[in-house]
Amino acid sequence: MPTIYQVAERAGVSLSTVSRVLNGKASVNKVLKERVEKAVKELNYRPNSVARSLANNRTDSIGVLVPELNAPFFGDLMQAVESTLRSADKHVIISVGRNCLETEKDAVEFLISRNCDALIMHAEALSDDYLLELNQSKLPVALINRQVEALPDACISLDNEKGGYLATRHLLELGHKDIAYISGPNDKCDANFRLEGHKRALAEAGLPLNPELVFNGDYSEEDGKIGLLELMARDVPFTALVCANDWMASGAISCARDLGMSLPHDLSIVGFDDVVFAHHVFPRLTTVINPIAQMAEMSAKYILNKVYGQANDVQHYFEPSLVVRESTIKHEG
Amino acid sequence: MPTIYQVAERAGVSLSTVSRVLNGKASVNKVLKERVEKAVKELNYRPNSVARSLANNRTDSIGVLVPELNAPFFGDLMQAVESTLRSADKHVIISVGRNCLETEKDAVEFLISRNCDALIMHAEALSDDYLLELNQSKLPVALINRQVEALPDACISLDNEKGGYLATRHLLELGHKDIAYISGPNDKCDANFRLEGHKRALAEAGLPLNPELVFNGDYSEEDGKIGLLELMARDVPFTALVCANDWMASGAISCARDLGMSLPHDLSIVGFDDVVFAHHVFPRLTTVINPIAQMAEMSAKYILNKVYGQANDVQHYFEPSLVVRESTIKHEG
DNA sequence: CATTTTTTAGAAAGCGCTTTCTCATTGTTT
DNA sequence: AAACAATGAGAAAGCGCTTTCTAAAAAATG
Repeated sequence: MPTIYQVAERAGVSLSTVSRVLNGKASVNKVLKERVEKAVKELNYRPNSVARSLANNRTDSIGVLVPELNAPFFGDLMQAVESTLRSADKHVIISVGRNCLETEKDAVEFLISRNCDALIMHAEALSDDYLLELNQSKLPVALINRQVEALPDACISLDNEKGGYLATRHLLELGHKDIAYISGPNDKCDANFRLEGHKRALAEAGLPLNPELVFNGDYSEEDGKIGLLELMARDVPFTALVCANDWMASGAISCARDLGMSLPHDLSIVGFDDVVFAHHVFPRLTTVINPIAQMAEMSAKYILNKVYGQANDVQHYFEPSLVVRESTIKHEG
Repeated sequence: MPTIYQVAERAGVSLSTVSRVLNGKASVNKVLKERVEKAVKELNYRPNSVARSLANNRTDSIGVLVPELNAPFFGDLMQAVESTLRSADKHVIISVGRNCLETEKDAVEFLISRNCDALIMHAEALSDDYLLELNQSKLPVALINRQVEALPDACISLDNEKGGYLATRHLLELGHKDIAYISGPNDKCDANFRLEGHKRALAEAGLPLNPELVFNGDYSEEDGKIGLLELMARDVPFTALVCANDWMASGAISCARDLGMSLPHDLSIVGFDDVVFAHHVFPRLTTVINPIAQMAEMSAKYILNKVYGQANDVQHYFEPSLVVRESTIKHEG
């Protein structure tokens, strides 16, 4: 590997001049510049990024923390972040947090020890205070799917309330009146907002919320099954079901089928997120589209602005929308 | 951020001594050692990984190249690689190749410019020669799902032929005699091996291969649909279908349903890979399990051995197995 | 006890780059 | 043509660490 010295020697200039040509910050005599460029080409010189990082205290790397890598949702997120950052010649260091406080902290420590210039996180367990402190300790942070009061700029989030509202209103419009709801864990604010939206839609239609028709799940496929079973056991009739994410919807669907129900006639089901398999389930799932890829891209752009002086437009708040497929049908009655 | 100098000063020793304590390579007087450790703790000192990398010409980072991030298969791969490497305190730099020669080369260049210590790749477009050259140019490489003659050690691969064989034999055992096949692109050797396995199973059962029952797809969901349509148009009856991956199987399934067929009665379908949505489709897909997570883990361990002197057992060849779900059924006839 | 061998600590030289500081060269102004 | 301001190039310091080299102290040997 040639170094900047060899380039300087071959071009017959000092290494400062080579550096200037390479970085294009200061002006350099045209002749010398060409000589340097020639030497660079001839030696096939590539600057050593480590040395560069040491000298200018910047690694051009962004740490990304996600709960897991092998879920479609986070795959979409990663894909968007990687491609946005990559096209700005930054690189992504990934780290997984498994939705657990200890692991998330570890992961962040790890990324810090790697001298990342910034962090993009989908952190579920870390406290607001921790994130705040992190951001203040000189390490800029972008937060996906999270609202931290003290860091409004850093947050990129979805109007979950509206999503919940859209799901339920859709069912209402189809004539359903008895709508069950399987929610996400109530320590997650997105889950709470989605439920709020459901309530608002109901209220708007002048319908009361029957607590018997709400099951508190944990976003897992398994809890979709359990939830449906439990709801049916409560013996309050319902003709439609909103699930706070697609995994639970999928669980509910297969459970319903195992129960011998015919979908969507016996039960209309709406999911949330529109992950990749939403159209693989049968019947294809009507669901709320979570624009995670755009949100992820935005988080990357925010960092590009904040740390590398770019000037992208960044949108902090995203609106979900509904995609109607075959898992919901008009209520006849 | 405190530096090693401050630690040395506070401990009243030279920075060489601090370095020795930190790296534990040379022996250090117990008293001094304790003083250093105390100073480290008091200052909350963390070595600067960039400076360290520059000094010892090692970044503790491994570049990972995958075709895409937002597909379950590669999510599984990444997850396994990341966790294996992370527990050895190495970090993962990801880069996507989109299954395209140019992009893959770019991605590799990018990873090289980042001074990765090694590369783990699921490269589809890069030529054997290129990979060979890469590996020889001092940058160790691990190859997932690929067989490069000249680099037997670096390859971690699956017995695709056996997978194809298992799929077809399963159908044969269920009494099917007319078995169609939607293959992957024939410039990919895994696709070819899978097809070979299909042929062997047929031959073993004394059945001829009818070329009319083979459709050449490209692994996409869309080609699953197109393939089924095309096969049916050829008017050679078949009661079962093997698809060279789950995406095509899923496409075929929804197409069959759109055609009004009742699955699995009218058509038994087998997939390949067992990606996450294989049990979301309806009927749940009988498929060949591709142990991609284990393979990925193995590739990471191989690198850990090769570059960082660890001594893990590494297995280079993996066997697929069949998981029978509800998309296949006995042929009555 | 003198001498050799082994341990152990510090000084200093890198690793490959960026950047400030200095000074020479050119161009501009009166 | 003299005085000044720009401009551009090189020298050198520094980023924070590892590691070799050297030398002193400790231990082992005769």
